[in-house]
Amino acid sequence: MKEKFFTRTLLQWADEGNLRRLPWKETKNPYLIWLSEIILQQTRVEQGTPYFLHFRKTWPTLQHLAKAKEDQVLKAWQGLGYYSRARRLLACAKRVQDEYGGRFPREYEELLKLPGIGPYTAAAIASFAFDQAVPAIDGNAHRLLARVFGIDLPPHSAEGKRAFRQMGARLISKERPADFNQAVMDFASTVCKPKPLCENCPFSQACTALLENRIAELPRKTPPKEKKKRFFYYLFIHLPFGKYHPIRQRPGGDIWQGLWEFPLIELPRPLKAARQITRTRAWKELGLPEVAARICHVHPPLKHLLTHRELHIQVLEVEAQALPEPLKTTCLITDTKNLPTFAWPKPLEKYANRK
DNA sequence: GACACGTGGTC
DNA sequence: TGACCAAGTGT
Repeated sequence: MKEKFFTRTLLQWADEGNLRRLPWKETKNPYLIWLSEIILQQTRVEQGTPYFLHFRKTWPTLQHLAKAKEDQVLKAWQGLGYYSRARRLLACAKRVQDEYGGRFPREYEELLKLPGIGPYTAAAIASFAFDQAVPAIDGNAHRLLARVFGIDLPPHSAEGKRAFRQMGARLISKERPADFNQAVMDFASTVCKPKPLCENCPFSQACTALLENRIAELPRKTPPKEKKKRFFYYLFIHLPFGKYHPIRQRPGGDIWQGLWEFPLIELPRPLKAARQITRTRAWKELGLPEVAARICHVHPPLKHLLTHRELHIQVLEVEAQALPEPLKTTCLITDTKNLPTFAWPKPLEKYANRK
């Protein structure tokens, strides 16, 4: 397929009213565009949108955000995942404030130097906010370009990155770079989806993947790496003098770094399996106090423990001997209504409100 | 280059 | 239920 045809057809598709109307598309404000791009990294639009609105309301400008405390930002990020994005968001805001006088740089290469801004995000900001003709190559672009032009390279390999970037650079409209980049993403996410709607596709007469019946093979996927499961058993310790519960801050070098959570025991396998070896030497080698077997119901989802009041009492009774050393020394006491940033996949309230 | 980093939706 | 994946970046 000719590049000119692709670009013209795609922009025509955009002009037919097919671009998605989203809160961060109504503006050329670099701060809001940057904010949306960070939030949307590896994140679905539906999931990220409420966070974007909340951030925009809480910190309407870069100057507001640059003055925020890290725990405030993490708290607002709670539930979104990839929390390093939140830290880099704040770090980037401070850098732009201090080193660029509060204005984002316009150049791709300059944007790339900022924390949390990689090749995709730098291109997105440069094009959406500053109309620079830099192709924004994300997962959507990989899918669309790989299929239409038959790019048979793993998108994340060095060779693949080069090929997609070069193709994007050849395709991008110099007159309408922002519309082009947006159209690539919106077309790929509404038509050229993982399971594409080829009958509605203006490229179907010329699409390499469709003509060669290779839709399923393009873009090339890297074999999924095996994910290790981990088994966390949280202790929701109910103290007698009010609605207070011990929590602690997670250490560095692991998931949920620096976030807050209930004290936990991590096991190498699900507790149900662990219980089967209760009487064996292996059980003792786990370093688990016997009481851990009794709190076997204390595990996520949290709704379990919130609805089993008696379990709290059991845990409390054995606390002195049962808890691992670090727990006894680092527990803080806090009201659950006033928690700092939490490591839970959802804000605590979402669990606590269940009955 | 491989890997870690989160969460929620889909089939 | 589990595998897959969705607007990537940093180490």
